[in-house]
Amino acid sequence: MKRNSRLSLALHTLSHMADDPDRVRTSADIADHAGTNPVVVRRVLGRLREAGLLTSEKGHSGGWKLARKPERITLADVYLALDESLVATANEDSDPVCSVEYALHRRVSGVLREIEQSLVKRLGETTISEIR
Amino acid sequence: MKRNSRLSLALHTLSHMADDPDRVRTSADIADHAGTNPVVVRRVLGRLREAGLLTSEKGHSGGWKLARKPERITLADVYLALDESLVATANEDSDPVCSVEYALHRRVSGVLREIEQSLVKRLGETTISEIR
DNA sequence: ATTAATGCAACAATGGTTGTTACATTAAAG
DNA sequence: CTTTAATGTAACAACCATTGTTGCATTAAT
Repeated sequence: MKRNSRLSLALHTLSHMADDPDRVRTSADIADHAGTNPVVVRRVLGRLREAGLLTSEKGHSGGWKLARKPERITLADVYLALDESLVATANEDSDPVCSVEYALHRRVSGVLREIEQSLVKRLGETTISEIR
Repeated sequence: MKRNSRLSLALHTLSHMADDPDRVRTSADIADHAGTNPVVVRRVLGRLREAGLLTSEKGHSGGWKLARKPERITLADVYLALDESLVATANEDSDPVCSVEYALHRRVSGVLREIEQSLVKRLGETTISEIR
């Protein structure tokens, strides 16, 4: 696996789950299919659970399952759950050299945030059951 | 500087240049304003030059300048010049475990490519002179 | 000839991500 | 009640991309 693997892994897994929503899957199963490690899977799916997209059960015969119908989980849900922020840069805590420079900074950041928002909007138009 | 600094630095610089398109700026000047290093600036701006967005002159009184009017440089031009690929993952050269898995891989990749395209389309709707 | 710029290579430092091991906890199964 | 099989989590190593930095060749104006 390479870059952006969190989003890729998440979509991969969810899309797979959408094919048979009631089946419970272990992180080991999922890791096998995705070609990675169970701990990595739990790490990523843990975030999706925090966001209410998945449920997990501990103990014998435990595992992972969709928390709602696949038609009601959008790519935006996934993206936001992972807290990716692909476009917008984090806070730039560089010292504001001069006020003009600071204003320019703010303008650029504003544009990037705007772009990020339009990305999320686009992601909201597709559900995991529509991955074709 | 942190993550995504290439795109951020590029937009910052171009937006600044758009305010006075005929002025020639040195990488040292730009680096000062952006709070980074001249070599880093040359690295990033070099890509923009390759894409035909900027020109540079060597030697005494050389420097950087916009290659065309700021109204004719879109954020998509910048994004593509930097070869960012924020959304779409690079090729996943993992061994196709089984054919079903391979097909799923392709579907996910396809969706991500689609999202990436819509991002570029959105970026194409704003020019560097419109950074507000 | 001097000065001041880009171009580029090489390398260190940093930081984020992934992979891995280990172990505590939990719950079903026998 | 013991065993088995799962998640949850911490800790750490390995990897890799990015950034910062130094040094120097090249180029062009003065």
